[in-house]
Amino acid sequence: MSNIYDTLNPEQKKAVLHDKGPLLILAGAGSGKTRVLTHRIAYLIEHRNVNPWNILAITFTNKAAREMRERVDQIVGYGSENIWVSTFHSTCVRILRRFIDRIGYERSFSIYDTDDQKALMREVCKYLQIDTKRMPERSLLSAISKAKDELISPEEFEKRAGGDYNERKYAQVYKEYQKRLKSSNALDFDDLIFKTVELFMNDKEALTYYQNRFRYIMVDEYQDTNTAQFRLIHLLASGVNEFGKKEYNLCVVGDDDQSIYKFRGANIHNILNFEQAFPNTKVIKLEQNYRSSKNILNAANEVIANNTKRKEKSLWTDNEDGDPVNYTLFESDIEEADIITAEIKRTVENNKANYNDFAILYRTNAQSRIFEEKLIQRNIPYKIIGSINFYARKEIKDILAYLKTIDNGLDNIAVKRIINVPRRGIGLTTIDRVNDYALLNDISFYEALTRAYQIPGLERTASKITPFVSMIEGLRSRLQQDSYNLTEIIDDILDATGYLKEFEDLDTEEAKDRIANIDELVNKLVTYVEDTDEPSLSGFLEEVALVSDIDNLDESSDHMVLMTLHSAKGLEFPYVYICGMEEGIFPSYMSIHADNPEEEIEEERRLCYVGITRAKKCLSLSSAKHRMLRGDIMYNKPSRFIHEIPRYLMKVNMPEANMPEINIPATPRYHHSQKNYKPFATAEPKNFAGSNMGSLDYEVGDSVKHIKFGIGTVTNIVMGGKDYEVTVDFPRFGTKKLIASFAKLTRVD
DNA sequence: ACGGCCGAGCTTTTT
DNA sequence: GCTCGGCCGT
Repeated sequence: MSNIYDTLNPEQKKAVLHDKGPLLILAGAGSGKTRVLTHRIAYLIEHRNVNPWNILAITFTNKAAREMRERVDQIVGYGSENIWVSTFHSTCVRILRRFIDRIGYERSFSIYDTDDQKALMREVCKYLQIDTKRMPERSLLSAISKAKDELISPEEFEKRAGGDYNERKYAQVYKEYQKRLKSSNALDFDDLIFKTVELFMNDKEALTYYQNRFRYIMVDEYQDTNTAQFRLIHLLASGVNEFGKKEYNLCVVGDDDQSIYKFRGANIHNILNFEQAFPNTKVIKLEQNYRSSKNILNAANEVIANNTKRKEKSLWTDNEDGDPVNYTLFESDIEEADIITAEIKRTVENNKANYNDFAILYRTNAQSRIFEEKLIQRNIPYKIIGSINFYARKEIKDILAYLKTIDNGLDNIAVKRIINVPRRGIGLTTIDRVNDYALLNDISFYEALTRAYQIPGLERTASKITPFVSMIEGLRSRLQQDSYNLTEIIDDILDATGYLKEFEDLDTEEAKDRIANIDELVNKLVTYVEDTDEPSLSGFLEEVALVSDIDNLDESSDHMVLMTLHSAKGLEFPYVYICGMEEGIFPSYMSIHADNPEEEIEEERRLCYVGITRAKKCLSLSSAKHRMLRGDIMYNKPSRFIHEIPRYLMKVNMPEANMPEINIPATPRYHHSQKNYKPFATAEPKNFAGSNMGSLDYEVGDSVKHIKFGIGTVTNIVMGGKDYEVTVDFPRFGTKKLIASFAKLTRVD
């Protein structure tokens, strides 16, 4: 009789059948770890009589959670809906929604995203008179985030600061920031973990409740956990069984070679020292890769072998050799984007693949722009993941701020965001006055608004505030009615505020985009209401706060995807292009020039390993001899990672379109400073007339049209530091020197 | 109060 | 190159 476990290889099987006690699965890329996790869950339920209710599976992204949920549902016969499959953050939110009142917050807390954090930090800095030139908000925020990742409280931070002036200032800011979060009844992302740990440390009852509930815990991507997350898991897994004994039924899956989130506080020691933290850990290595061709996997192995600090392992595969890894050195970033998109289009049109078989990966989001241009030109369907989160768009944030205001009047940042959106004639002076009054009387900003008439100095503007308050109250009371359909709330807000009207009157492309986005938000609300047992406004806001772009990756429609290497973790594609393989781009300038370059470069190399191992069938790497970055041209050497792949695994291609060579310095160097480096600003400016370098669609001798000067003749084109300087003779206005990107000249025939 | 303009800073990665 | 915040002028 065959069963589902027969399809597993011996190591996978060992992991699945492991009984009790801590289990560390070191799973190489593509070794079927999700399969092992889901089968293990099924095994526990079916053969060990574990109640599904007692199982918790934690992932990092909603997408991973959703996938695991689906697969668990497929193989677990009965009761799979009682298994908790969720991300760290949503797990914590669920716990906190139930128990956070025990540590002094209200259960209707808001979740602040990066934008909200920045807004709050600005207020804090203003209040504490911090010189944000010397201490930028973002470094304050990142220090606080780091502290929270390490479970360092404001008090502890202050203690550690000692006499150091800067550190004390940071401590003061951290304290005030936290105080204001609390009075807004809000948590930031890091708080979600931090406060859950705090809850468990302070409330035995809550801890015991969850320890009893989660008898079996699985953690995916364990190498990316930070100290707070480790602590959380440790607490949860330290429950005792019916004999009063700790079992540590904790199963973690990870790959130290794929640890790429150190900057976010991920602590590699969590995986490297797991066996010390949990005695009697059983360790199982999954080393057979089922995803990639031999050539691709070998390339990955060769690259990662250059790292020193890693658990020794060797991935192998039974798959075919496959094609060699492609490498192309392009002339420029433009050529790179142009030729790669052309190649993709050709492959699809020759019926060799679909668009959703392709991914373009890059180190930084900024690199997506040029690809996007070319994809539009070529009419290739695509989706860019992560450049701007849907929920970070202005119009969406505005609507969400209304929803938050209705849901949690304590959320000061939300109220302040929309108090004058759309314009109500309530300006900064008024807001400051209300704010002062709120602080003085220890009430929320919204509460202060309701007493507008009592606030000194607001005689005139109070009449503008009260309609706002009654509008919010009106929406609130409507929401409370039993017959109210939650899906209507956004429309009601739009009606009550006239928010849409502003855009409709504008009638520009941008306004249309924004309206479409708002429609999309309404769709998401409708979907939420339909898919949820007991839909609520807070429930919707929570879901919205915790999704990232990658979660919305839709595999059903035929488009290719573009994303950063980080976002690509956990995904796989038949065809993968990794672009911008250049020193200074990848590995990044920051890592090369860090205080501890060795360590930082190793992290970059792991990122490279992650990228390479996304590819199943065909991997193409590329670099450009020069590219535009922040308006400057940079010359970069091909990445060291290219040199780490042995020549016999690679096919080095020549770009098909041969652009004429232009003034490439003999030794390509990486140039960071924009100020000191002007590649073409020599004593004698080089004349590029006739060269096809760059993207001007006119050259010397052409007639061009200028918006103000009319039609004229181009007499010279010069490359300045950042831009083309074009000289044009206008019959009516004389000779003008114009900056190409600014003047927007168009060729006329 | 508000719109428009200018300069600074940014870009490494994100739940 | 872009975006955001601050400043200025109405």
